[in-house]
Amino acid sequence: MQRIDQIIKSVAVEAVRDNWSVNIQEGQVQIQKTRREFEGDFTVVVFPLLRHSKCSPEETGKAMGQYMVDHSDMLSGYNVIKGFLNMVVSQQYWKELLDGDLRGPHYGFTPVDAGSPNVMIEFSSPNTNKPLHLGHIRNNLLGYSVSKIMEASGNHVTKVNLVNDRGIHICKSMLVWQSEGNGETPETAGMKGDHLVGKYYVQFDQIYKSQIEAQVNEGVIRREAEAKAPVLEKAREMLRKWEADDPEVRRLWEKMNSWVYDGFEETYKRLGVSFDKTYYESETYKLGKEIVLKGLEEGVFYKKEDGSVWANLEDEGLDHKILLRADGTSVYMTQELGTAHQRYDEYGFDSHIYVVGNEQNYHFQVLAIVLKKMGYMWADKLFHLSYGMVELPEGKMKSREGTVVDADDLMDEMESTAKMMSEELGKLEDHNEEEKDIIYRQVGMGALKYFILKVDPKKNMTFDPGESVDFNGNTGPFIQYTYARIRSVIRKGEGIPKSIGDIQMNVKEVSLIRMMHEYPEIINEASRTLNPSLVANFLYDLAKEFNQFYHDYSILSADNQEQVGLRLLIVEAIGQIVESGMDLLGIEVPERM
RNA sequence: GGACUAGUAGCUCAACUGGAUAGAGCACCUGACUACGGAUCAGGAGGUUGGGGGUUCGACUCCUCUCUAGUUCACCA
Repeated sequence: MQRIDQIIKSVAVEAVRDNWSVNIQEGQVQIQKTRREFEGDFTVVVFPLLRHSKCSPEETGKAMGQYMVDHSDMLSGYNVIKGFLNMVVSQQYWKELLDGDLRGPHYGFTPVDAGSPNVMIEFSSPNTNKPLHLGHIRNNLLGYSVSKIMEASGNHVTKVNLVNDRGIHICKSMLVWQSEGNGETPETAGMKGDHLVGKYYVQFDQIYKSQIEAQVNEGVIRREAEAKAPVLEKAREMLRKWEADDPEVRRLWEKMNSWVYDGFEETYKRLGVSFDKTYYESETYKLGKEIVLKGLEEGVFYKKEDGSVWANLEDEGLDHKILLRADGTSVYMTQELGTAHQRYDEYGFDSHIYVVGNEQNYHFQVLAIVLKKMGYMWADKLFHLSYGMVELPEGKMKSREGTVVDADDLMDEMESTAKMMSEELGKLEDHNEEEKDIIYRQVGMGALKYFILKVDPKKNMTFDPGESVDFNGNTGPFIQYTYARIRSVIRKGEGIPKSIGDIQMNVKEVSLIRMMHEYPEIINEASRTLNPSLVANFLYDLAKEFNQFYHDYSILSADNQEQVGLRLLIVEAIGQIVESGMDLLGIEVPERM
């Protein structure tokens, strides 16, 4: 069914042509939703058309409005206020939409087929030396939701994770475990593996700091003490052994990493995210070298006296960037060049999205420029979905100072809050414990996910663990509650014939259908701008509108059977959209709560 | 110092990318249940959109200057 805003645009073009003999493009017709306080569904802004009509805004609007109503069955009325032409869409159009597209299983989705664009999206990308925290949660939820949304808008999506499993950070944990751990394992400690490894990482930092202090007290300059702390030397030594494939170090490394992976797996599962493929940096970090050396050969990069390789980015207004260290080892950028190249070879993606925090904006800017300098035109297909930090009311999260919000703890807290709320209301008494736990989990996670995703990704957000995660108002549970209510009505209305009938719909009913009509555009816009918050806020508005309707009108005991049937159709359609929209955010909706 | 991003109600966030009187939630007052689920609904109060200039029919949105905060500026990933 053709979208009504499209119909209005094309009729408006005809109106301008037939009234003033001027041909304009549909893109020149400005159309928007009519504000609540005025009558109508869509508003044509007439100001830009005045130079064609050469008369007042009111006259122009009236001439167009009359023409449009006369020339389209889908438009039933108009009014003009201060240069805004408000068009009323016919009830017939809304009813056909309700009885047609809105009843389909995937309203608003664009099917994916062999010709669909190939999108690769990288997110999560954890280090293996410590557990995930709140910042990672934002990353994971964003990445997962964006991949769902892009899929819904007709892209073939591949989700990938890049695990940073090598480097000095993991050696630090390994070192302390070796000396202090007494063979402790996740089983003997009764801890998740990532937490256990994180514990030793923190211990390293404590030892490191005390060694520095001891040196400083003996009169050593702080800088020097920091660089030469014995424990850090040992960690470096371990990294060298790792690079040299020392069997003992490698075994330990594999063992401790596997603990971490088990821990991450659990956290991912709980968060409800998954990947199609996982890359490990230990397997890819050497790939970039070849590319850099090739670039050096071609004269795109240059070599300094000490042997290090650099790119000159001055013509782009940037500085010089190191690509290979003097000793020939790779840096972060080297590795990144390699993986990008490898992925393009393997998948030939039409676009590649990196979900990475905004502190790495510069890094990704440089990545694209360097690739382009080397003549890889697909550098234009790389996008950095840069998101803001999650701050706590006291300021930033700092792992060393212990002001992080641990991901697992937070999820525990959300679920127990959900449990408390629910027990107070006592609506689940006929459920067994297992069923209840599922619902607590859905609601607790729903609150957390919605809270994170409703905010525009690029903005920094503050998170108050004590207060700000609410279950009332603009929250996940509010939408879940609305869904549970809808399901309840539908269960009770089982067996009642549903049809559009030929009764007149009231403003709320029309308003609901009109909102649902926006859903496909919301999905596409969210996909285009990589912004799940559009979906989140849309669902909230829809839920709110439904609750008002629900309050003002009775569904099952409406005046007559025809009206009951119509309202059930509307309610059913809303339920489907809420369910599918929440799924795009990675949020489950419960039948009861 | 350069670059990038942001600044909207006491707090957390919107504003369809230049359109009508800048909207929600929380918190604070006031109301609404013999109900299809009150995790709801209605109302009140709360704003010089950081500040100054400019562009035009029209600016939270664009330009310019400025203030504030965050990130980053190279051999950590």
